[in-house]
Amino acid sequence: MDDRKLMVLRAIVTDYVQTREPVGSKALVERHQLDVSPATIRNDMAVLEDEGYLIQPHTSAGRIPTDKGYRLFVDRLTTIKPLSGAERRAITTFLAGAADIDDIVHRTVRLLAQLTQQVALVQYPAARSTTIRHVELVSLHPDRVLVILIDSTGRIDQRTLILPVHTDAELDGWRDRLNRAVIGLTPSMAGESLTKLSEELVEDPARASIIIDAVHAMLVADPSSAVVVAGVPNLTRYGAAYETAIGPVLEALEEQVVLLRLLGDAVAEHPGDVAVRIGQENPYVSLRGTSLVASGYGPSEAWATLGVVGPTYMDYPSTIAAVRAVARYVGRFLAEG
Amino acid sequence: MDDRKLMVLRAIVTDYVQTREPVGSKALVERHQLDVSPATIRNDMAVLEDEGYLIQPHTSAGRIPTDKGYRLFVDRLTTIKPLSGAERRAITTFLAGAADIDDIVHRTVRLLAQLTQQVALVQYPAARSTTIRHVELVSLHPDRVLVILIDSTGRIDQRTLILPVHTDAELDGWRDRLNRAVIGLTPSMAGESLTKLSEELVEDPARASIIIDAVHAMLVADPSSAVVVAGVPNLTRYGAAYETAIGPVLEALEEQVVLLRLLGDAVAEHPGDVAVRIGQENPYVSLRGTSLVASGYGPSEAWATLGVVGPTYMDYPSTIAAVRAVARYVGRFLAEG
DNA sequence: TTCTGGCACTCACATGCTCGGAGTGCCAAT
DNA sequence: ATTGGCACTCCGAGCATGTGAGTGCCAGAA
Repeated sequence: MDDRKLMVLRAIVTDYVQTREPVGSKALVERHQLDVSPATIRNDMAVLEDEGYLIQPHTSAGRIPTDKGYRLFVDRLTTIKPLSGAERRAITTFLAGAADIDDIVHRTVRLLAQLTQQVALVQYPAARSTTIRHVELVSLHPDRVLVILIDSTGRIDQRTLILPVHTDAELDGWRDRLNRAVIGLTPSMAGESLTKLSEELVEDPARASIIIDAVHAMLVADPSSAVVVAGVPNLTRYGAAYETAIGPVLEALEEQVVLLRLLGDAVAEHPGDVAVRIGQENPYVSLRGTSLVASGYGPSEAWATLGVVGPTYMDYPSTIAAVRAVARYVGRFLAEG
Repeated sequence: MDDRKLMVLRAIVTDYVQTREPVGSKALVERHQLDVSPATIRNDMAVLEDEGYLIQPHTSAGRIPTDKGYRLFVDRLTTIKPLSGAERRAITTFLAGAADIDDIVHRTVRLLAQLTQQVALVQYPAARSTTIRHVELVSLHPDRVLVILIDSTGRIDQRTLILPVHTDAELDGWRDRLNRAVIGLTPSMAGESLTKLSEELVEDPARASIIIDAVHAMLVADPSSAVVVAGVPNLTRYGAAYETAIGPVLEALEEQVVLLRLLGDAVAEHPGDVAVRIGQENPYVSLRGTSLVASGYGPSEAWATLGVVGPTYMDYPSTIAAVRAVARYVGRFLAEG
């Protein structure tokens, strides 16, 4: 791959991202310091098109990068654009006053949306290797009991169960019994401990199993790893052409499961760095035409993913820089915690 | 207001909602059983236009309803369309397996979006007149403590506070003290009780006030009344014309505060029934062109609002019916629950 | 070999035009 | 009060035209 051809591709990508119009040979030499004639560029562009990095929307039009072109651009041509001072400051001040994990996640997602001017996604940190801190039972109704589980990272899980005609005294008894059985244990150990507990209790085993099963289910359940979204209005910043394709993206954004897999898969391939999925590389057809820039963040015991979704013709250098910076900063923030 | 003119207005609204094209006199008499000639209808339409219920996009085009026209339609002409059997069944099955309040709210908002094919909003039930059930302190970190408040409706509120070098024993002591002070009290009474407690404690008052102030703040804080949104992709169902105006709506949907006021104001004016805000009636300029159909729901001690946002040319009879049905059903579900 | 200038060629797109048709307003007659 | 008739308006589809940006290719220069 010729050195100048790479220059040309880079120039085309940056110009196209800015103008969103096919870029021609003449405009290219004018806007960039390429010390050759348009004709030479034309030859290069023809080659790049043959190799699949560019396409022409129609004969006698300028070139547009293909997904493959963007991929090369991202892999080899990008000099990561450092954040501006204002942006750095925004990151630190934005998170400064965060109170709890909820607050951190919500602030982060809004921050990321604002920095990148795109749709931001932040997954809740999934607490691994936690221990159970407390079990609480609250009588909501003669027949309903709320079970609350608190772990050592401050995560709270809750579930309602149906327990006909219970008394406060009965709940008090269960609360003590459950707490003695699970406090300080990891979820899986707590599960075993509960199994043992249910075997010991012989009186009214049916009733006992209602409660124990519920707590057990909560222990083994996948910690609810929700994804928070912000910056959806930014989708309309990309002009009419993209707006007509907005529907599928909005649909994907409402599907938590899709988002989780999206982030998870992408980050899994690039552990420790920012992952980029461009257009067709994306496993979900409805996200053809969009790119994902994602990264893991957080300390190892509360690790999660975050990222940004936008059209393939996004400004990759800036976006990657922003995602990286936010991931690092939030990670440090969580670690200090 | 002439009886037939009302018929004409109704016919124009229903036709326009279906076709989204200006409706003319001839098409109108053909599609509806109006036993008069097009000329007569023309006269009526001219009058209706004079009175501000209709407008013509241009001189020789059919009429479309104005906001005022929709208003009259909604106020006087609507025979609420009863839900189909399938829809009734959807409502009951959708909510059947709901576990906790979180689950109920999320299922409700998705249900509403699906039934109305529009953007649905559901506010979390704000527990009024509750009593405090439990206060829990969890040490997250040598310097950080998580405070958790549980009330009698099962609502959970949490906040992190900074408490340098604390021990488990110290937290245990505080937990007992706090619980003795607030359990069973309403938030305002609990607040007073805490004030008294802080006066009694003389040893290390600075440290005491860190904890007590935090709990106090949580008690008086407006119960975090979040709004959950679903069905955003439905905004694209309304054709290209509406899609260009989608931006402002998306922005409003990201602003929790705006949504809360929107729902709250609308419902406040029509307590106990479905409220409709049409286009310009809406206080937020960015929601010009959209209508809101909202209703309160839930038992009095856990009352909240829900609703639907869509273009002014929505199908009001069906939407109103759906909102009403869902509000009633979820209300009953919460009351039983 | 690589680059360049020149040249013929190709489309998309804007402009200007016509024309049909849907829809109106008005009026005289019922 | 309603109706049929009629002249009028104006949108939008369809077509022809011209312009310009951009291309591919080739022969000659470096």
